[in-house]
Amino acid sequence: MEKNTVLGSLAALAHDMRLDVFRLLVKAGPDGMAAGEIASMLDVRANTLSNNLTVLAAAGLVRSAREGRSIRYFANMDRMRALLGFLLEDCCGGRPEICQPVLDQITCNCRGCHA
Amino acid sequence: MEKNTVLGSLAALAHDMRLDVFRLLVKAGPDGMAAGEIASMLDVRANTLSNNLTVLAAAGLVRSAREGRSIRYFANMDRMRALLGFLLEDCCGGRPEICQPVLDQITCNCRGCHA
DNA sequence: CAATTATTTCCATTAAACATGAAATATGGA
DNA sequence: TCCATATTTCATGTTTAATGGAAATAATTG
Repeated sequence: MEKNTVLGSLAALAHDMRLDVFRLLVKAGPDGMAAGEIASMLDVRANTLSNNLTVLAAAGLVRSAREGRSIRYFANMDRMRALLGFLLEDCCGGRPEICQPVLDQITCNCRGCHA
Repeated sequence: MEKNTVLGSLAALAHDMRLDVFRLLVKAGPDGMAAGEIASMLDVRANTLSNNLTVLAAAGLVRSAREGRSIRYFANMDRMRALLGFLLEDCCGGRPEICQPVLDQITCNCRGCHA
């Protein structure tokens, strides 16, 4: 993953509303959510949300698809995975003795995951 | 990890020089690096670097310790681990079927790590 | 085609972040 | 104590990002 891509993803996520939006879309999973649904769920203005969705999309963290009158948004898990991979790579960065403890302690704590 | 803490960490890392600095400190490991070493290694001005080190420190991503005339900086791996944990948690967010593939594909690719 | 709903774009204003030069502080050595 | 080194702090000008109102675009329905 290129550094500028990483910077873009981090900057996109480093924002109160955008982090909420992204987390909501991750939770929504493959079904995604319409812009309007997101707006009412988070109780934010439509145009501000639209701007922030544009930022997230430009960063590659979400994608969109028109569905009738609505536009549905989806979290891009591949990008998320790549971002986490990059950050983890940094953690290790030539020093295996640092890497392993980090990986060992990171686990997924949702129901059903036993990583 | 609290949301504001996460936002602070993301914002701190979402900056060209700061990402470089943090990565350098991660690579340096427990030995850390003096501010001056960082500055000459990355070829940046001392005061700009100092400002950015302050930002990273405020975000909890690095810590510092005076050592004679120099001040030595260290990456805070606990914070990094917590950040990665939070982001991964988001990945899963109530949907185990999304979580596992993400974890499966994230590996440490430095020599010596077999996660 | 007019009306309605969903979302985006445009624009102006405000606020925040950034890099920089210059001055200040702290430490160690002559 | 005086000087050199290492780093930080301060003040400032500039750039960038965020917000929200109003208008525009797109799709559906009557």
